[in-house]
Amino acid sequence: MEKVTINDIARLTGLSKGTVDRVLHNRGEVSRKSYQKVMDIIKELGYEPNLYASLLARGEQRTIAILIPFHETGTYWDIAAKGEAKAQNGLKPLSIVTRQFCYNQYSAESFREACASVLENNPAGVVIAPMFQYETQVFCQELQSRGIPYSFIDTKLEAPGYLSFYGIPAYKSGYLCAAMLTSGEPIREALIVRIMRDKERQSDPTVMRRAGFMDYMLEHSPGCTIRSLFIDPEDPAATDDALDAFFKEFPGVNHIVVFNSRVHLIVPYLERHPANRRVVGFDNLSANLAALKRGTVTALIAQRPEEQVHMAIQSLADKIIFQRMPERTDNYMHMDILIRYNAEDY
Amino acid sequence: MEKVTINDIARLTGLSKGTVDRVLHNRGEVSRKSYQKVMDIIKELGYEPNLYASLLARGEQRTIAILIPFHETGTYWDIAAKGEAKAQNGLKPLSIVTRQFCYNQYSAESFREACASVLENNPAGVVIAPMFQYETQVFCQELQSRGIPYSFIDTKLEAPGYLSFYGIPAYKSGYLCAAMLTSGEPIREALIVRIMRDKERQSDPTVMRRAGFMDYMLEHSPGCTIRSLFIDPEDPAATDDALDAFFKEFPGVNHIVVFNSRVHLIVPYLERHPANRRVVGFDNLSANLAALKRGTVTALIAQRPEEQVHMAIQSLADKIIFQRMPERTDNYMHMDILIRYNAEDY
DNA sequence: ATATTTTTCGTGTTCGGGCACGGAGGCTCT
DNA sequence: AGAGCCTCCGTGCCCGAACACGAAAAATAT
Repeated sequence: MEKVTINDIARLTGLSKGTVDRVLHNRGEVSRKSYQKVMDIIKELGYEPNLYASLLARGEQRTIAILIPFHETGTYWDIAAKGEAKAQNGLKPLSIVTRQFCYNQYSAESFREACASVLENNPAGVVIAPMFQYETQVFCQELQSRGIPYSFIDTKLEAPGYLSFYGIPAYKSGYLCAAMLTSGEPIREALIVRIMRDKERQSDPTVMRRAGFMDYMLEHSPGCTIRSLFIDPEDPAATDDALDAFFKEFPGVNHIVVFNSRVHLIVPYLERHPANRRVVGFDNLSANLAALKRGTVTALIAQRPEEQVHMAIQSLADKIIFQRMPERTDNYMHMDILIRYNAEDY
Repeated sequence: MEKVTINDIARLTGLSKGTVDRVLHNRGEVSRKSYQKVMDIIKELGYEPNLYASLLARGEQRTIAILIPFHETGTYWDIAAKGEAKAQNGLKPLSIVTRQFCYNQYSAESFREACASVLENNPAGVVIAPMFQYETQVFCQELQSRGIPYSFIDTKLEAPGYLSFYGIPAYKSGYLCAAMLTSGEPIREALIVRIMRDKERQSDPTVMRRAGFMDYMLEHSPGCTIRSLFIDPEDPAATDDALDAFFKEFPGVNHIVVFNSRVHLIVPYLERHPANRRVVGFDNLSANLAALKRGTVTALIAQRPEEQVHMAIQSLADKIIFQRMPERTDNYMHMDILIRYNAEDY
């Protein structure tokens, strides 16, 4: 039960702790014979270095970079950023620090700059919320070659050797969304409102959600006519016009779904034109929660972005501290269903 | 940006690090004047002790005791116990160890023994899932007087100076449960199945849930007749008989609710007598989840017992490491709604 | 004023490992 | 053989805090 130290090993091998240390860190300058002797004893005694002593002696603090889109308060990525604070707490005593690097989610150029900035800071690990497939892969190559571990949140990308992924399964979330919208009964018409700036570059999760949604409807509500409407999030006036035009043409539609976090943008219109609707959206932005509590929004499918960030950071920290072997894990997280009666303590 | 160490403080105060150390640990033998001088400088420089150095020098490991009911695999407390493992991970590098002490949830005597056993081990903190009001209070008195911090999970008790509480709001969970059972529409009849060994000693959360349930029904479904049925969890044969008798007498009842985690015990009967029912229960036991996926159970209200344990442990660990001032917090956690489409990744 | 106690403080060692430095021994080359 | 060079290894200090021990300073007693 006694802890075995580097000195014990030195004594037992008849070498000095300097030599043992060189062996432990593969720092060379050790004869084949001594190397073997040390390795044997280490294995025999099951030596494990004392983390505290090691970190104390080393002394520097490592930083984990968080690469996410710019975010104003109350938006999705703002919530995600709160996970950083949570993680900070537990990490500070381990001299691990986190730092955000934000990019414009509509500009690949800005993403590239953020990546460069991350590299300059020589981080010990990186958490990435990827929006640009190609650029992200290039970046990951670089991280890989520098031996910097990294994890994805939100969206998973094919990249060589990421450490972990935390997010919800996009396809299934669309499926679930449909189940909540219809509450099990077949419906006749539904409207998908797509609130996004760039029709061409829809985010991966949004597309997958729609696919899941469609499949549920095909299976459980086959006769349903599904329409869709594009809305520019930057232009509130146009929003009203678009909705107005739509409901003039199709007054019978009272099932509405939005596949990203921006359902709150159509809430003012809906409240100005009350009706008995079912409205389902995503994510627990405070604006969405408020609409949920007022009853304008029927249900929200929420992920826990703070948790995702927190866990991703944690997994990197583990890797950094313990230098455990890389062990890729995909952690699909739970999809929360929020209705007005369980939204309060969220 | 430089790290300030105990030596810096010693130098700046003109005292020695020994004295500074005495101040830091309130170990006395320091003159009023020196004490002040040190405290001032500490505040001014924002000194934070180096955890590594501290732990290295100290060397021993502290243990946090977890006091929960005995649990077979797949039961509620078994899930809770998994939170311990999660917490362990982050705590190991801090030389904090956790250890379970289990008691028979139907025997106050067994609880008392478990408490004694906890005390013998002289823990640095205790997480308590309280089932016996009086005995728990006695125990907490003792912990208090020994200066051992403790936290509650699941059920909150009035006790002097607990550090934190993690659980879901029981009343609201009953309210939510009713909303899920009725899916918003008024209903005519409902059945509460009470699966418990001892009618006299119903657990606090169960009673509160029923109250919340009743209030929802009064408000949203006032004409509803609510019946109830007692079932002994230890006697499967009697379960069938009881349900048989009930449905013979009241064949029209197709809304069923169970306020504890044991809805799975009536699932076999329900599946042998299929009907178009809505069934709502609590907690994500694997048996419950399976019934949910098969469609026998409509919805589950789940808490996250692992998280509760995890967080409670974490809060104690923070207290132990940083010796922060006691700061009581009640953390009501989110109530998860599970239906068949979001149960998979749970 | 001297002796004795108490209060207050400084010194020095320890924890386990990282790492710089330099020394001993063997090798090759003139 | 002496100079110059690797290869391999040991010594010793450092990281920042905990704590034992004993000494100086202050307070009290004789």
